[in-house]
Amino acid sequence: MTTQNSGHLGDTTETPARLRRLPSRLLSMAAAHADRLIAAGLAAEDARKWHYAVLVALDESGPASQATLSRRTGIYRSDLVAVINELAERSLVERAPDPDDRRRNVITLTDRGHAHLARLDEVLETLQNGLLAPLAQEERATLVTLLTRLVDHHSQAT
Amino acid sequence: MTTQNSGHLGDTTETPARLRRLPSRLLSMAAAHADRLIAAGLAAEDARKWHYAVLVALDESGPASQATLSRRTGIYRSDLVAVINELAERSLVERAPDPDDRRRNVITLTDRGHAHLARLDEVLETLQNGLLAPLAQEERATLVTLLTRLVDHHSQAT
DNA sequence: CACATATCAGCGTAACTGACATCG
DNA sequence: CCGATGTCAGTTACGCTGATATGT
Repeated sequence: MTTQNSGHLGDTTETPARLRRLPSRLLSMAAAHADRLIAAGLAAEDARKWHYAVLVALDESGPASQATLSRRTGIYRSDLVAVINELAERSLVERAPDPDDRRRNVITLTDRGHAHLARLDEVLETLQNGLLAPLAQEERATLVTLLTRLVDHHSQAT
Repeated sequence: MTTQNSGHLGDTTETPARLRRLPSRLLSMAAAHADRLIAAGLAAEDARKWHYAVLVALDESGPASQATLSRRTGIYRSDLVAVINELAERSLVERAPDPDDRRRNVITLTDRGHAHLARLDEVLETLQNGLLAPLAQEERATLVTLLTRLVDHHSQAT
């Protein structure tokens, strides 16, 4: 027989109840799973979640400098550089120096960027539904409400 | 005036609604915040969350090999090595070769480990309360239920 | 031989810090 | 001089893969 247990060791394979019930752990696991789902779905469109965040920010509030985009999306301005590079490579945004303030780059959504964003909106809608599949509609709303309260409460404390 | 906006740029600093409402994003942000809270609280006890996971696993199901602990906690076998090293350095666990199967190490909780775990249980209780502070008791239970459903559903699909 | 175990080395991403040159 | 901006370098942690030596 392969690898028989010697008997004096607890060989339980299940996660202890104390761990399973920890809210912080549940949050981590749910978030990790959500991230994998979203990342995989977006990768199929040659996109990542930061791409989406930037495109949405540009779409909702118009052209902006990288520093402004950083504030709108929560992406660090140092990391934003690479994201804008990728979006520009794909011709989804344009990066041009701001004539009125030569420190700045003005980032603008292109037509292709608009189209791509529309596509990503659809994809994300589907992905979110997949993620929340085990919950009824009302429960989904409840979850969103509770999470929003948590997030708001602690970003306010900042 | 410092850094005045030239006027043709949307300088809104707020996160777009489409992003704020995304369930996957809410999960990520809530989890990130939870992680910071827990990590900081445990650091004050010279511990990390994986320490707690291993100690709990040992406490609930008894001495085990590293492979078994990996299965119980979800920590990868390769990463577990370092965790056990840290716990052993602090004399919270003992690592001894298993005489009945010489591939294995038997990891055992020491008395200090037990005491430390008791302390961590208290600390975590407090931290979870802090994390869930913005929610009423009933809402906390609801959140845990919903998250558990999400996590279970997708770990079952594995 | 196939499989399990412990270990090490390494990768990709996310979140974050520090420094720097440029410009207002 | 102070502060904002874009950029680069680098750190830490995490989740995960691959290889290897040893043993069943």
